Amino acid sequence: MPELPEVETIRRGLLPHLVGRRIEALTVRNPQLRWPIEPDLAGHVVGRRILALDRRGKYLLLALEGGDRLLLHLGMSGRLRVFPAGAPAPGPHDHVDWRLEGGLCLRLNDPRRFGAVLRWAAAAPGHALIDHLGPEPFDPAFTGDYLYARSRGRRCAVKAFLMDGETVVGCGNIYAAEALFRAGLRPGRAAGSVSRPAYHRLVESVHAVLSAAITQGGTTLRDFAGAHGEAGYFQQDLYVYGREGQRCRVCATPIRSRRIGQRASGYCPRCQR
DNA sequence: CTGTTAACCTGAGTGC
DNA sequence: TGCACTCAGGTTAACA
Repeated sequence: MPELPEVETIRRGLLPHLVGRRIEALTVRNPQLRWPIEPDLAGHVVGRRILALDRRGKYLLLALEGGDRLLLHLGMSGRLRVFPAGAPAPGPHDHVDWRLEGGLCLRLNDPRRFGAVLRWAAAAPGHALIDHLGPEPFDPAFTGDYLYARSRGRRCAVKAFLMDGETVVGCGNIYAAEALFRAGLRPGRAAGSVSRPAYHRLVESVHAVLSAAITQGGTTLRDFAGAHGEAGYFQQDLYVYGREGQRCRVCATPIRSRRIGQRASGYCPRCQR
């Protein structure tokens, strides 16, 4: 479900409701996510105030009083919503509730349970899931020169290279495909064969696609929703993702798709080389 | 080191 | 209706 624009949409929606509020109770109905939720998570978070809500890649980071952080990931199907006092009764896949001051309820729903709720202890210098991540796409370090240098000698597909979190964070299957379209690059091209100018175009395309998607509140294909349940609208702006067989919106050539690393990868055979 | 594949899990959609 | 099958926004672990 969520790539960087969706996670950022959720972060912005949650921000005014969470920051500064104390966690009064934690209910874990099913701890079996990607990794099990630690048995005594409540003992570590209840009574603590939420000091900040940040994002690193597709992870949300809740900074708590006392220095611990909660690391939340939504996997493929996770949703986070905040309800005012009197939240609806929990339904299927409502695995975790945080009850906050004022009766607010932050609820994690995740049918496929690929998501995660992990504690990053104050004393730990880093976290294994965060430490090796590449730059944020809007970090000044994410440049065409960086991609060019990093890709030399690499034979993997440029799309897989772009989706690798150690290259850059936040580009999942939708936005990698869309950025490659805008840069005129075929997803199956060997990363090491892409020129420096093309990587400069790709960085600009990643910026353009991600910022447009954030502005639109993300992409709602089936079930993505923001912190209050609202849909995103970027799906109207997709050029290749999920458009196999339809005509290219630039040149009218039928969009094709092939599988790259287990993922469907749409492209225009005329616009992308 | 690089690259590919299977695995985690549920639900929706399709075709017979 | 029912069954079998494929596919889905992510990421890691286990391989060659």
